[in-house]
Amino acid sequence: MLSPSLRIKDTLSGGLVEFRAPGRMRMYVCGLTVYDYVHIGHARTLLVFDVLYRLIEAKGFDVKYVQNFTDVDDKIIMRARELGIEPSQLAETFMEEALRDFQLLNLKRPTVMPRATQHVGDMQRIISALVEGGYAYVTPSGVYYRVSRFPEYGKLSKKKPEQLLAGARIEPDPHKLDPADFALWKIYGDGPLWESPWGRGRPGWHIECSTMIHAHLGETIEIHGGGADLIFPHHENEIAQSEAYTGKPLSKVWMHVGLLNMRKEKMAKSLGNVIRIRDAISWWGPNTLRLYLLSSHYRNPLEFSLEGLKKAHENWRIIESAAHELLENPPTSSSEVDGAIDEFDEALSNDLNTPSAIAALVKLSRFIGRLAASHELTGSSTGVAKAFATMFDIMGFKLLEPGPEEVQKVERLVEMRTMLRREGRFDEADAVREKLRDMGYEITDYPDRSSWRKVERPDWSRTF
RNA sequence: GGAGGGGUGUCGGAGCGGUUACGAGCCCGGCUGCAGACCGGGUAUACGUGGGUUCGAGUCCCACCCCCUCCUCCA
Repeated sequence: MLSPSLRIKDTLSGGLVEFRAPGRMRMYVCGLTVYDYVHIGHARTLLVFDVLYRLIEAKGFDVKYVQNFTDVDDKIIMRARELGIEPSQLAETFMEEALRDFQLLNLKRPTVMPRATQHVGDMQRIISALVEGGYAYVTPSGVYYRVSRFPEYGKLSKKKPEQLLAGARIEPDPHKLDPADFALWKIYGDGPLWESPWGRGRPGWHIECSTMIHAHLGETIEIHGGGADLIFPHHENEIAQSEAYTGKPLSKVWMHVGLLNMRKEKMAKSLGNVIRIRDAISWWGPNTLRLYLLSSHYRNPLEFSLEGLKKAHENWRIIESAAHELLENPPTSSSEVDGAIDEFDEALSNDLNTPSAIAALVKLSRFIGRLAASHELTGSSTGVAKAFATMFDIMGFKLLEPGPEEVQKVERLVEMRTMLRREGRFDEADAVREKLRDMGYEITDYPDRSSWRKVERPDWSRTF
């Protein structure tokens, strides 16, 4: 049904790289540092890779998707200190909160979600090797990567080594031989500490990803991704470490998701312009939020707007309605049609063009709506239903499900309304309908019956 | 200052050498007890600015203007 290939744009080379199934697809995405709630800027990146994950699996690749948690870090330690709790406890708490949000977003669970603290030994082995190879040096304050030893340093972010110190924001550690060198291991007196050949301390940030990729996926992976703000220094440093260590390219493709802006600035906790995922979902609904964040191409910056969210919701209603129609009146004819899915597949296979893919899904949804309106859906092709289901699933949508205790209540109200209508007591019937709507249920009247559906009902009263 | 990504109709947002993107909005109509949802029809003379290449350019080339991100916290 889907074509076996796809092309992805690579930040490093600037060109498109083609992959063809069957084949291995090892994908690593830099995940979260768990010291606070996850916001919708993070959600954008995670959703992009979620769709990619679903797509390549549907295309028949042998996929292994690794997404890490950074659970030891200065921010975690500082935050924990403020709260008077153990850093590990803080990390644990926010990791659980993040996983809850991921579920609300209907993110398909990655194959492995390793944590930095589970790999400190592995990190030390790589650091030792880098020191032995002359790529790193030991000082009283820690172990540093010698950037000048890696001639290709700067190839990802297109930076020349000599301009790297120009904008340095912090005072370089006096033990560094070059301000551009970065820490692999830092020696500390307190906080969470690990023994090491170079003294008690903690790993640097970048080494964890190099290590976890090596441990879970191998020397060269197919896709490495993250937010655009990770290109430098994080991914640049990962390349330096990993490629010095293995002598092989770290990834065939580097994928970077454009940042979500809020009031012309990127959404960031330090700027105080964040919206938490769980708040966004409770206000606007998981599918509307997902559709909105995927309605612009992943590489473009996205300026948050309520207007855009409303448009996304209009499109979601069309899709949602088609999904319900298919559930209520499944097609039975066995003839096959596959026009829409080709358009969808073509869009996603061309550097994950989700806006075009959504357009294809909306178009198919309207087609289904048209069949339903003329009572021709049941007799139509099962191919239509199959194509719709495939597209719906790859986009990661999920219809809202009523709680089991709600079903009875809703059905009772629907029945009550039907009786009132039959008796011509329309004002009272309308009041019941209004009540159901407030509960998140929508009624569709047919000549012979009324059906009900749980639908997303965004709350637009919030302004930003 | 350096690097990267953008500027498309009323709005969101694709397209990147030659066909309607797709939605929303607005107008008319259908369905309906009425709404909602859904459906049909109509409505958009758009491509940051100035040059150039071409039979033909949002789509390629050259300048310029504006916006965002990154330049060691960052998805």
